Amino acid sequence: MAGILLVEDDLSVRTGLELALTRQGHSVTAYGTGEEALDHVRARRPEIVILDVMLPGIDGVEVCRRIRRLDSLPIILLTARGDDLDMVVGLEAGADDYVVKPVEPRVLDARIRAVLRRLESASADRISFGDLVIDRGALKVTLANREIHLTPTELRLLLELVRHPGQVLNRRYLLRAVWDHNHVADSRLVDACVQRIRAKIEPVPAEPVFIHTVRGFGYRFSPP
Amino acid sequence: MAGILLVEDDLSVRTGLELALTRQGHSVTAYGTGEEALDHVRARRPEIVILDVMLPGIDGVEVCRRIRRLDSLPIILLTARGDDLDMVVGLEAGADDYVVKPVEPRVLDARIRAVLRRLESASADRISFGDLVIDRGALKVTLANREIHLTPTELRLLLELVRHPGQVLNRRYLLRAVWDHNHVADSRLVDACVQRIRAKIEPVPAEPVFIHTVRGFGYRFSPP
DNA sequence: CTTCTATGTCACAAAACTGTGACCTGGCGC
DNA sequence: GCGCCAGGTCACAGTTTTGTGACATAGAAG
Repeated sequence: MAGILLVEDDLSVRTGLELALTRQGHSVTAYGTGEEALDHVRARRPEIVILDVMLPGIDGVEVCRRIRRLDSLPIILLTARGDDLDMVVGLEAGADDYVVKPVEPRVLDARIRAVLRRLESASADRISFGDLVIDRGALKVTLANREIHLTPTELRLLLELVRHPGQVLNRRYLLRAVWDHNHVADSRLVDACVQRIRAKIEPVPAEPVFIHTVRGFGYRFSPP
Repeated sequence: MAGILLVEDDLSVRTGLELALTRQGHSVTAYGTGEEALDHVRARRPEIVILDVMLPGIDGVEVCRRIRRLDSLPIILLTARGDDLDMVVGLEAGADDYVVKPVEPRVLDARIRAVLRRLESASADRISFGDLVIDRGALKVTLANREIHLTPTELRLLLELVRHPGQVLNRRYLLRAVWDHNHVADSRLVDACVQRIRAKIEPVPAEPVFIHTVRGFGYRFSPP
């Protein structure tokens, strides 16, 4: 685990949490002020930031806003007050979660893991539909663990279809989205491209499992 | 806004929240049992699910797990108890947030918006570095709103560099990651590709703003 | 069954992409 | 300042990709 940045001005709370989180297997760096925290974020990139709202100098909510401007790091706000308004302001500032002190280390740990898990699954670079895995980070597609080579246009078309699972997309839309063609040219372009994709990813191209033809309307991607 | 699925067995709480959320501009569908909720998730795809933990029949946490198995919809758990253990279990089950009843509608609304905003920004298909925007959904790159055409190899290399911002990546690593070349062939391949990318995205290719050369080591992508 | 139309299939030429090797340049140690 | 070497630049040919038009086929309507 890369590193938690803990920002809390109360020394006893800080060392207490630092110790507890370290015990839970996290690697923790702790600071007492917002300025130090911002420097740390700029220099290294912590995996997650736990930020007290009440800080000397720049307050936690403001630090949160500034971090947001730098990066989309997950941020958990920590507050002594149970004030609802506070919470609304904090979440509006871009915090990912909001925990009220005193907090049980076990609970904080659960929330940290929840935020990280959530982010990980949301920003996952790969989408899979049964045997078909589309790795958007590496721009690679695999079918049953065998790598499939798709050309750029084919990949773009597949991604466009996959982006709207279950939806029927018509040819004109696809021409605009994938080819930037505005003219409503009646051509076999989309069909030919779909055919090429099917030839590569469909076990039996004549009975497509992924890309379905909807006669008179267009194509629909739906997982098997 | 597409639709909130509210699951709560207590009729008065349910209608109260339904009314309040509707007033806040959401479109709400409400059910009293987990079974109905699961059916609803399967049939329509709500944008977010708000789920009471105490439900007759299948309890909320279990419903949460089952929804997770179907889809990665955002889920907010709602509980009458303030029990910490409950919360840990809920978050482990894959909930995105956890709110204790009685809850102020304004607060619930804030959390709903926070969860949605978070997910939206996390799954955002575009990363931007100053003027440079990489849209990974459409596989397009724009510089100051002008579209830049990158070839597949160039895009792959750029994505690989961008994936490790601030890190120096050496040629061997890049050859393996982008070209699948295992042989440590000393070639101008990476250099040539970097040059082509620079020619397209750097205002002054001789003084790169995005892709920096680190003599003797490799290349580093760092936002301006 | 017949006809009509939307879609599937295919081959091919034009266009784009890619890797390579040759040569140039500029930073660095001496 | 000199020489060395990592990296920059470039042109080109081999390869891949792409759009097109012609033709085949299958589903729907009558």
